[in-house]
Amino acid sequence: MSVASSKKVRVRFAPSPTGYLHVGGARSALYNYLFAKQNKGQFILRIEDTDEARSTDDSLRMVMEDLQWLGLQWDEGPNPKTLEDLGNFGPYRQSRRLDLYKKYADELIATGKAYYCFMTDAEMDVQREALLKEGKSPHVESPYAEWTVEKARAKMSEGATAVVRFKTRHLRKDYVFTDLVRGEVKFPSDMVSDFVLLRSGGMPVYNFCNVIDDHLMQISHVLRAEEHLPNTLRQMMLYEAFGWELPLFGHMSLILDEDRKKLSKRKGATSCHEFKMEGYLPAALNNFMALLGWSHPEEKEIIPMEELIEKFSVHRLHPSGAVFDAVKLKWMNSVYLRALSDEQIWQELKPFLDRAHLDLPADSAWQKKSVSVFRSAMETLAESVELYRPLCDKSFVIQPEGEDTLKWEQAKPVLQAWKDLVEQEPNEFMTEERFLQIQDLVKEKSGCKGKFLFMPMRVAVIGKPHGTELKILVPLLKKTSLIERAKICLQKIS
RNA sequence: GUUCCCAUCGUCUAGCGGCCUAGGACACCUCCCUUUCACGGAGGAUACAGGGGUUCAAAUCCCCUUGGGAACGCCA
Repeated sequence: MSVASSKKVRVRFAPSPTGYLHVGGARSALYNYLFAKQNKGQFILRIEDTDEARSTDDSLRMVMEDLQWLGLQWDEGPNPKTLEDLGNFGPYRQSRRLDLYKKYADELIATGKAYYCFMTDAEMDVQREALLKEGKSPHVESPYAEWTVEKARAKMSEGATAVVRFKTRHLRKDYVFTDLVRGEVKFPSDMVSDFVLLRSGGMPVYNFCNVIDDHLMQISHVLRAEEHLPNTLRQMMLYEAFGWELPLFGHMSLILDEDRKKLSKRKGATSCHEFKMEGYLPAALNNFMALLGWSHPEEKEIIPMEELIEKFSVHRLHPSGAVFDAVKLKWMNSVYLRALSDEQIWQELKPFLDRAHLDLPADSAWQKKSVSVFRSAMETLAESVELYRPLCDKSFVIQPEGEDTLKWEQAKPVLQAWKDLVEQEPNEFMTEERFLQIQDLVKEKSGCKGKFLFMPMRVAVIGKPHGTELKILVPLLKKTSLIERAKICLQKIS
């Protein structure tokens, strides 16, 4: 099977804007983007917004924002700011191409390849159930298929509403095409019945717009998810009816949830936006998605974007569904995170810390130092919030388990010794070594050791007896903060 | 129900007839490092769905069974 097309490479990602970008869609976009870049072709963003009930401009902006966050910039499509068309094959929003679809539908009606159908939902339901009972496919068999256009128009002039259906009953043969990832696929024509082209309101339907747009936009390769495989038959029928050349199709595997069902919005994080908010790096998400159904020729796992573009190949697309393993994504994110410098990590972290209203020192030396001690403890940016929270004075509160610890008779001498020693410190911050020395001094002065030493001290610093090591936390806290916290605890005791 | 697609460790996968007593990655287990954890390092356990063929030789090709998924819409 050959990927080579006589046409120059033009691929598209065609989402319907109904919310944030889903990871399934994001992966489709990624693969199309990689393929376009590798072949010096065009990556087109086309908006399939013919479902008026669900499509909104807000959603469109969200999808574009997610795409841009991932770095998958399109060569043609709506301008992300103004929504105006960018490119010579527009409009790129199907809702702006309605006249075009109408024109082609009229052409099919005129040549007898499509017809007006007046069936009601109730009539179709009856038919469907009857067929299902007989063990047949629940196909519509419209009695209006052989009506003349004149007769139909007359009925419409009396106020009847009609959909336009494509006539399939004469097409008795197998439709065969070579899928880029699955090889030869054969569909019997009776797999579908007369399908709708134009809804009663005149709005076109997916399978119809898709064919017209892919043809008019000179799309060379259609790389889309496997759920569209059965649609290919309808589309082939349409290409045939118009006498147009077929693009090359490649249907990639579905992304599944842990129950091996198509990943749906109902379960866990499935949109790019959610991953962004949870603190995943776009590079990590891209890398991870690329590996869901595709593999590097040398089995590499950590693959930067440039290499993805260079090594991507439809031949290495895996045909079976892939379960979305959030744990592995997290690991991959940690790899990308740890590859960053302390400064870079701080920059990434800052929005998360700000959003959690943690006010931390603005001093860059402190920031770098804090990242250097926490960097190996987090896998996502959002996890940094709980790591940094104990460092923020405002969030210091004595937890219930901390209060229990303060009731111990050893608590008072430990805290008193700790506060006195810290007060004698000359510097704003103490080093880890100095802290360890002071800890020994506290032990000496209070006569307490083991958990009776460590736990009260920890409460004096973070408000609870368990948590991050003190030798890491204390050097990041100002002397004044340490004293203030110790005082709060001491007050609690007396 | 019908049609189509799919089938290697728990998960993502390598494998395109001999290099496979099946390799890598995540997760898991053990040990080392670390006076906790994490990071890091060294090991370990775990898979060709089943049955028939074809072949000197099958995880790889063919058929059947089973299992899973998707589609069958005036959603895309």
